[in-house]
Amino acid sequence: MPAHYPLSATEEAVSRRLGSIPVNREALVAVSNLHRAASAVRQHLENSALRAADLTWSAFVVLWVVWIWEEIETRHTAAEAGISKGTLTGIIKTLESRGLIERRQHPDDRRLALLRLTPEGLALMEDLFPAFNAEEAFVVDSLGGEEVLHLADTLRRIITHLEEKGEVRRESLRRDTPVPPRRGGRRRAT
Amino acid sequence: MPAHYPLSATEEAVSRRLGSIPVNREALVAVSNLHRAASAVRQHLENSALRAADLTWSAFVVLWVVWIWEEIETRHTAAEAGISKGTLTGIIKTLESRGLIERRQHPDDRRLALLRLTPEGLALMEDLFPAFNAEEAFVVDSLGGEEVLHLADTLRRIITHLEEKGEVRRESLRRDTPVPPRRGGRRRAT
DNA sequence: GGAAAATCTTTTGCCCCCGAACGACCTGCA
DNA sequence: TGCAGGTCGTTCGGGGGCAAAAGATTTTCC
Repeated sequence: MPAHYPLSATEEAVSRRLGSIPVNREALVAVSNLHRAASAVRQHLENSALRAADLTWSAFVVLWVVWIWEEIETRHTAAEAGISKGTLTGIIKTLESRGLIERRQHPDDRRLALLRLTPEGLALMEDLFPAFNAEEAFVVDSLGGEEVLHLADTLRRIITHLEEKGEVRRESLRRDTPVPPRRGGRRRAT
Repeated sequence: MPAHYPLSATEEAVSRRLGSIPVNREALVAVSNLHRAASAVRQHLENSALRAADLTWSAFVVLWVVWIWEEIETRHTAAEAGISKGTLTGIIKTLESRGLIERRQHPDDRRLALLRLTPEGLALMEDLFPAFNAEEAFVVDSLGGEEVLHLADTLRRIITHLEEKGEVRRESLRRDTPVPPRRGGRRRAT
């Protein structure tokens, strides 16, 4: 999905509009490209390797995590997959109904739930993963080997930085200007 | 949202599971980090700068595009924002109801719709953008100036590569194994 | 031993996201 | 001039996404 306007025209429009406003342009472009790239990559993987199995990106990521760990608690699955627990509940429901994943209660702590792949799920992943990985390789095809490593490392530093300093930063911003909580969330029972 | 298991443990689990399967590990890590980074960045921006205005990421991106171009057709807005036209319809509805955006018919072609910011929308963006950009800067804080430029360039190459070669690639995969279309989409009327 | 606090999963409400179908509109060609 | 074929925005169905509330269970502390 190419953007409609050439990059040069966009640059020009941005300059016209932001003329008097000081901007960190490098950060702007980096963040913008980060999201464009992530969504283009996701789109490609969903429309190539994942299409044959009729899986969404998120469903695949969950299957991958459970596959790798053989048996894993749902809370850890959510953390590893990078989604909230509430979201995970829905995905599990779908994967369970398709017979790819199984849930059982933790023997010692009944609050916990454990996940593992069914034999069908296992067979699917063994078949699907190589195709998926081949598309991941295609995605970074235009980069040199060195550059792929460097990219991964740069991104990892961004992730770590936000994990370590993000909360403090947001906290201090909130001290300056108290802000309303994000909308949404369950309504209190009447 | 740090992952639960240390990276080293994950690496080990992956090795155990994929022992016999050949893997392009560099591509795997790069793609994985790309998505983790994009979602961490988005999360940070939504919970810092965008929180005060009660805007989601997508709503902000749409406002940004319309702001930059002053007046723009909806189809171009969707392309620039990187979302489908169906998604855009919903976001516009929200922004219109909040009085931030206006829609009018194209004078020469009644199929087209034109978007522009209301005075309130304009005031909001002039106020919000500097704060947003400051958080973009924070996000890449841990990188050197050179590295930010290099990151943007690397990501741009991935985007371009997928725009130019992605369709052909998916096409040729489909020739090998015909696949069902993605689920979802409106049902044909009875 | 029992109530309060902590911890987990699920539910709920609001939003985003895509793609196919649809109706309104425009255009080219017979 | 009239209609076939294309384009546009919207609608609709199926899913994902979060935060807060709720319900179930375990732990802590008197």
